[in-house]
Amino acid sequence: MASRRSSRNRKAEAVEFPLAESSGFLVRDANRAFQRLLEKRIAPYGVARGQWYFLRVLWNEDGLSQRELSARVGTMEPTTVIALRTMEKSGLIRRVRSTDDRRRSHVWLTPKAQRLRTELLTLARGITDAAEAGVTPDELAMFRTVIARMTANLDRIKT
Amino acid sequence: MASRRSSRNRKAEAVEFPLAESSGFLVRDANRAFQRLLEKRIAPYGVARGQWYFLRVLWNEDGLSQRELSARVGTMEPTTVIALRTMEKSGLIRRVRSTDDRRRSHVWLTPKAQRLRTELLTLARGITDAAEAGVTPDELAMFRTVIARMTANLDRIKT
DNA sequence: TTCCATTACATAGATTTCTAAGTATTATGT
DNA sequence: ACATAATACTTAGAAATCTATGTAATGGAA
Repeated sequence: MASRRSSRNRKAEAVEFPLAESSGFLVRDANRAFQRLLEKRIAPYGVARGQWYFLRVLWNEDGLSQRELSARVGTMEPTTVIALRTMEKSGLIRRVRSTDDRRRSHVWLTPKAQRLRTELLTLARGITDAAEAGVTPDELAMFRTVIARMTANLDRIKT
Repeated sequence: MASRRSSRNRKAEAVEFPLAESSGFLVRDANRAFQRLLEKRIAPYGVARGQWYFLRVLWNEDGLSQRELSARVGTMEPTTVIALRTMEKSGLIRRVRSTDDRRRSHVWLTPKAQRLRTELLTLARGITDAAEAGVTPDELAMFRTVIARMTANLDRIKT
């Protein structure tokens, strides 16, 4: 069987792109694995998945405006609004209008949320450690570099 | 200032876990970058993000049952039901009850969906190539190994 | 054969996320 | 000073995803 192909019959060639070679698919799978475990582990503390990343940021930088929070967490602003509304209802944060600029709302953790910090960060570290089992420090460093580069590459593309 | 700490005051120690060191956060960022670009690019073809992964699997293995599809794609069955309903409405698939076992529905691509295969796989490859720009083949191979290992590590954990 | 467990899919309701468009406040240019 | 633009947040509506539960068909054991 000749495997020679002319440009004439290119349309007949089967394009292949196995899922195992797709970085996007691999990243999606990993993301879901992380999220599913995280969700299970934080639920007993009354913290939902959508609230997690906001807590994560606020534990380091309390009192950010909603826009700053959106940027740090990487979500669109309406998503932030919805998450914060839930978090305010469940007593994790307060929103305080700025007196300087009354358009701005600053978000502050309640004592309840502050008390969760140590335990939940330790929990998060535990999940990460479990994920990284059997990965050498060198491999891990390279992994971080590569995935950050991919994100940056994609973020640069507008259309 | 002595930085010595006894076990007595461990609670006072500030637990830290910078986002840049969290594989989960890095994976989440990358996933969103992939999804956002993919969504933009496939929308002109009338294909939504939620439908993409089902097409991706069916282009390789047509006629799977819904349960098999869920397993391949990695979504829960209700998610599959919703995606397939939309896909059937927009003429991408047909669902055919098995005569052998009337509980089962097999999913078949329409000619319309089959015609999209080459163009959309090429498009997907383009996104992946863009993401992987500046990453060497060795780094890429290691990246795939590491992220697959993380997913497997996490999937093994039940609680 | 008949009952009960299993299997395959569907429904219900909640959550998280997006885009598009709206409202209130502040800054800027003439 | 006033009109216009920019900024900060909100609302509305759609889509994708999950858990929990329901329904119909099949299979197996007494």
